[in-house]
Amino acid sequence: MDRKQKVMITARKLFAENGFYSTATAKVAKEAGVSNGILFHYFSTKDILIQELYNDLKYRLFKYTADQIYKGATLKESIYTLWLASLEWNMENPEDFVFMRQFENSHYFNEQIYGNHRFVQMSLELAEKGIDQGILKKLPPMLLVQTMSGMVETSVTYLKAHPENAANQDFKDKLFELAWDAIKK
Amino acid sequence: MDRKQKVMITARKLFAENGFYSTATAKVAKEAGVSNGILFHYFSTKDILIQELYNDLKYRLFKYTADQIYKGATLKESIYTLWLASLEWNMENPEDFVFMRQFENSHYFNEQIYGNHRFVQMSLELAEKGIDQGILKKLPPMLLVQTMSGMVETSVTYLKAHPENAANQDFKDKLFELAWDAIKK
Amino acid sequence: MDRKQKVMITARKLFAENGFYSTATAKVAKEAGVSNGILFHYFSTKDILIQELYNDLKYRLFKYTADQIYKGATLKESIYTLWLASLEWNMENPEDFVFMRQFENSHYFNEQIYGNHRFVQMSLELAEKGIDQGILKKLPPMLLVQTMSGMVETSVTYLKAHPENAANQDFKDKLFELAWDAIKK
Amino acid sequence: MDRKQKVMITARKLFAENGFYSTATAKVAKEAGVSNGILFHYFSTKDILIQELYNDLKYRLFKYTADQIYKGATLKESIYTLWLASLEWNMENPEDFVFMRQFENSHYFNEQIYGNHRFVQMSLELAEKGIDQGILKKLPPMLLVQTMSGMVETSVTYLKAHPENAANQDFKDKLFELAWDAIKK
DNA sequence: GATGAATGAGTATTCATTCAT
DNA sequence: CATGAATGAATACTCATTCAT
Repeated sequence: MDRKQKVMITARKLFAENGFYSTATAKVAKEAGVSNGILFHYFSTKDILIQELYNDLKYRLFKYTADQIYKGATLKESIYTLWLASLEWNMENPEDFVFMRQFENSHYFNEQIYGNHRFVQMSLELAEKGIDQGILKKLPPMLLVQTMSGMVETSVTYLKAHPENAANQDFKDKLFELAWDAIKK
Repeated sequence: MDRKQKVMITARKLFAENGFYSTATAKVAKEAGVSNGILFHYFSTKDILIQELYNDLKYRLFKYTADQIYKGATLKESIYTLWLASLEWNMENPEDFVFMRQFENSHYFNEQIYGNHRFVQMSLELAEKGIDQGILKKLPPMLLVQTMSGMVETSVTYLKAHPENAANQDFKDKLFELAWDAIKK
Repeated sequence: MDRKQKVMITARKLFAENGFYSTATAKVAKEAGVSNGILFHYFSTKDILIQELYNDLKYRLFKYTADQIYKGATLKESIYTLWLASLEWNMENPEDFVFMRQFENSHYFNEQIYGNHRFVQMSLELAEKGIDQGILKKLPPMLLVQTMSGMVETSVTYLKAHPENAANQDFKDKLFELAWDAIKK
Repeated sequence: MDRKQKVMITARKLFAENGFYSTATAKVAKEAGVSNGILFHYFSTKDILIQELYNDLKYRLFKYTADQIYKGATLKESIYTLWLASLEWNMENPEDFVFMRQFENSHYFNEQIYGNHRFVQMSLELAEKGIDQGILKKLPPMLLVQTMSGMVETSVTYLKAHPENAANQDFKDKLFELAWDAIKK
């Protein structure tokens, strides 16, 4: 694995554990087993490292979820698939989940940045289709998307605090119902 | 106004503007017009200042919302009142909103801390009643509460990015519908 | 002696020995026997420390030389006194001499900054008088002042490289002749 | 042009603009369009690059000025020619002028190094002849040479701050008079 | 010769916290 | 209580130099 990769992986881990403000670049480099200076060869500032980490995260989430939606599915099926895949991805990548929430609640973030990611664009398309077909509430698509995202986050947070439910498919279906009832017409 | 108050008000403002990590205690003291040292007389560490700020925020939110729920109301009315009051409070106190999200997504925070606040306890009671009365979904009350809170946050975030809707009562009612449909049976 | 003084004295010494670029602020603080941080309490940046050092130097040179010019002197006597006092001050304050030359040949420096110092203003007044009285060449006063200063520097540099002449009053008189012949009509 | 040349030209430019301490070798290499590593193939350390730059400068100055002194000239004519050629060379090579002053006021420099350059040796010979012929003051030749050099520097500095005089031959003659009167018997 | 990634010691500056007054 | 000078560890970032390719 190359050094840039090593830095990203280590940074993600340490940032999730202690927050990016409390994690020194030197510590990232050391734990990644690379020299102090090379970090700045790949990421010219710490901020850029943070942003690249976020972009990468959103892209991996996109790949993971997009791969699971199959062509012939109904809209509800697609939304369910997207919801479930998101939930699972966040459960399986806890460092990403923590880092993402931190990032999205920091001054690095705004709706514009959010909208640039393919994951969000894909979600918006589904929302628009659902509105057109009269299945979803007639509201701004971005609002529906953010609602769904918020509910995934709430679900993940809840499952982490109550892990006894995490493997229970019935419970997950109820979690989806919460979200679906919110947006469906 | 006493010095402690001044510090809290200034800290809230600066923390919201630049995040608590990027705001030096010395800057808070200076902008509050008090000496560097006195800050640590009232708050023995910066962390304690941050936590007190959060506790205070949650208490003010509780007071503001609790005052508006009247005795004879139906459960849905009460929940609506709580939801609307929360939304308005967050819109009217943008520094608190930013600070709260930052805090709740930091390592300072967990569900235990969350559950200690009277605002949350009040919300839990409403949720439990709703479940008992068969009005709300039969799910853990804490999950319903977090769902509602998450939807308030989504709504506030959306209204801030699209302020043209902020004064529109119709739109707000639709926002409530999103939340209500999620939790209602 | 207070800490600010200690820092200035130590900085002057180390800057003269190794140049200001090669002298770390931490080294100045350490050798001055003060903490690392306090240096920046008194001088918000290293640059400001450097500039204050220069201003202070020019002011001490002014005081030292101005004190020696007596009222009743002829113009040539006054210029001689100024020249000799400058020479002696530079010989007796070798750290200042080295620091000054370094500063005046760095990007910190230009004619405007130069002209702001009372030492220079005093020199300009003498030059103007000399021109008016027809004793000095009819040239821009600033040019005459810079010529004199340049010749003092040349003299000091020469005496340092050939210290056997430093105590020789005859030789010093010849050095003054060089300078005087240049500017006299 | 070969790589070594490119490095020297770029280094001279950047060193003049920002000083050699503030100019990274990597920046020199980049702006010269060569690789980081090759710089150290030609100049084993940054210090050596700086010194070679100075030696080269002094040699170019020597060539430029020596070429203009013609055999049959009187001593005063030769000195005038040398003075004028030096002045012009410095005016036409502003990067060299800035770099030279910086170098000569740094710890890299001393009288010994100075005396090694052919430009200085040539100047010394003229000074010695002038003393022998009873035209110049009976003072150490090195002192006369440094006086002349100092006056050229003063003149160039003055002309740069007051460029309206730079093309005025009359003014230049007066500048020469300043210098000549200083050293002539 | 030529490249440019890699090293790691070094630097200015910041900041929570302490403490003499 | 109140001040603000003082501390010193911590941090992002730089840079001369090396070296595998």
